[in-house]
Amino acid sequence: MQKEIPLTAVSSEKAVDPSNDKEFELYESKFKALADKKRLQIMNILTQKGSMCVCDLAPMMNMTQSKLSYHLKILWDANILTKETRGTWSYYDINTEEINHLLSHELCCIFKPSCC
Amino acid sequence: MQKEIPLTAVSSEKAVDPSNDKEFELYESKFKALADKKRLQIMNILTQKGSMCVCDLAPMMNMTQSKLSYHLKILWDANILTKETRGTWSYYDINTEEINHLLSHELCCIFKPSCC
DNA sequence: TGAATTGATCAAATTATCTTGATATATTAA
DNA sequence: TTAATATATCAAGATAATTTGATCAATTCA
Repeated sequence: MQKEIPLTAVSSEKAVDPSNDKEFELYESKFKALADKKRLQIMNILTQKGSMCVCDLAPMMNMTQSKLSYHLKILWDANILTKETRGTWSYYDINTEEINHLLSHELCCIFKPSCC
Repeated sequence: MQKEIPLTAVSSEKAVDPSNDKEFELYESKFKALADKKRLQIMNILTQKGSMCVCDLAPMMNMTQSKLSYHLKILWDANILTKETRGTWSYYDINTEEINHLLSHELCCIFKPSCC
């Protein structure tokens, strides 16, 4: 039974192509952002209602401000949401371009404005 | 600052539509399966090489059998991989239909056989 | 100006996921 | 039939993600 050994010690035949490594890391982070029911609900609301500030989204999500900001940051960091600050308000919205790049047309219908 | 309260106590205006709840849970589980670099690498190898047994995949992934089986099960549970048992071997492969349903055409090129 | 609101962030507690080594069952090969 | 191989699964420990309540800075409103 083989133990894990450093990539450098593995023949080039056997090793996973390291050129894709950064790409996989990128998609890992994006799918991690999508891998949460609450965050999918946030996306769905923004898809239907459009740009929204935290204080309006919080009661719709039935979430405390702190928790909601935590989840919004994860989606924003993954470039799945855009954010626009006006005064003391932060308006978040779906980043349609990113969604289109990631998800199938079918899923776009759930998470992308004016798709279907 | 609003505390979280049970959905039943929230007006229908404010509450998240519960009819989508099961759907979001489903996608959550699928994106969770995708949200791991090692699992994306597994998918990429299967995309390129086609159906493969655990004992052939293990050295390519530079992973112990136990760990690899753990990750394969997660992908299989999410219906992202198919599994065919022949004797004592288990052959895993990409479930192209599911991948197409989830991911954009661009991503299919990375994770879907003969796409681009 | 002073009080209230908005939203980001922090630390601690909780919960979920991943890794590891061991074991068990089934099958194949000698 | 015995030994070796293939794979799944388990329990324990290690890591990572989430929740909670508090605090802070920057507005906005009265």
